[in-house]
Amino acid sequence: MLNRLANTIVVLDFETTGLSPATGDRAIEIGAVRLQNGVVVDSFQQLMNPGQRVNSFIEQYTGISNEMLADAPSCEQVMNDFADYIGDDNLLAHNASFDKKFLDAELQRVGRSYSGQFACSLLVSRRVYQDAPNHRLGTLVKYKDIASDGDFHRALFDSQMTAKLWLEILSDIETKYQIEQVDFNLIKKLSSLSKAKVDGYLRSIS
DNA sequence: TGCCAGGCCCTCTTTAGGGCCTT
Repeated sequence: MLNRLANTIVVLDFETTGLSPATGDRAIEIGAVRLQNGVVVDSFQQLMNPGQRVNSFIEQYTGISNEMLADAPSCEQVMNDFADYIGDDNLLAHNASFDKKFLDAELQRVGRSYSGQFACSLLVSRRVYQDAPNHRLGTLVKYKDIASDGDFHRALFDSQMTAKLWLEILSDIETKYQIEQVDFNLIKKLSSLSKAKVDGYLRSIS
């Protein structure tokens, strides 16, 4: 892996009681890995008790049961620890708008915040892998032939897979366009371009 | 009873609608 991946980034994934904190949904698990120089240097995983029962769909979808959550620490306790973990690092998630709204909502409850910027592997993959069958995390992992031995829809595993996908995206851009430095800022730039303009832009800077 | 997410992105578009993605 070349020196171009020097940026540190925290890749995170939430499991939640539903789709929106605005309608009362809460986080039930957070998983994250920290990438430095393209290598996972540490990780964070914690179930958290949302103070409400999760429905059967969520139990089945995530494999996280009400029984498992009963003895888990509170969201407030876990999110305080997680705020310490992420520090000032930039952040990445697959469909980041979803994880960002839960991160913001849960941190607001404990009076914490963060200074890093979010990148989204879903938005980038739609631009870089335009021939993929779809852009779900599991599909992209298969599409890129990324080794995966674990349970999708658990927070740590999904964050690990997102991290591997992220490195694959960086590597593929570097190889295809012979770009020496694919960093967080370039990815943010790509995410602001339409799909049709990404190829031309990358050729223009290679 | 009826409500029930929201940002992105494409197109049969922009005075809009609907699929994709996340749980």
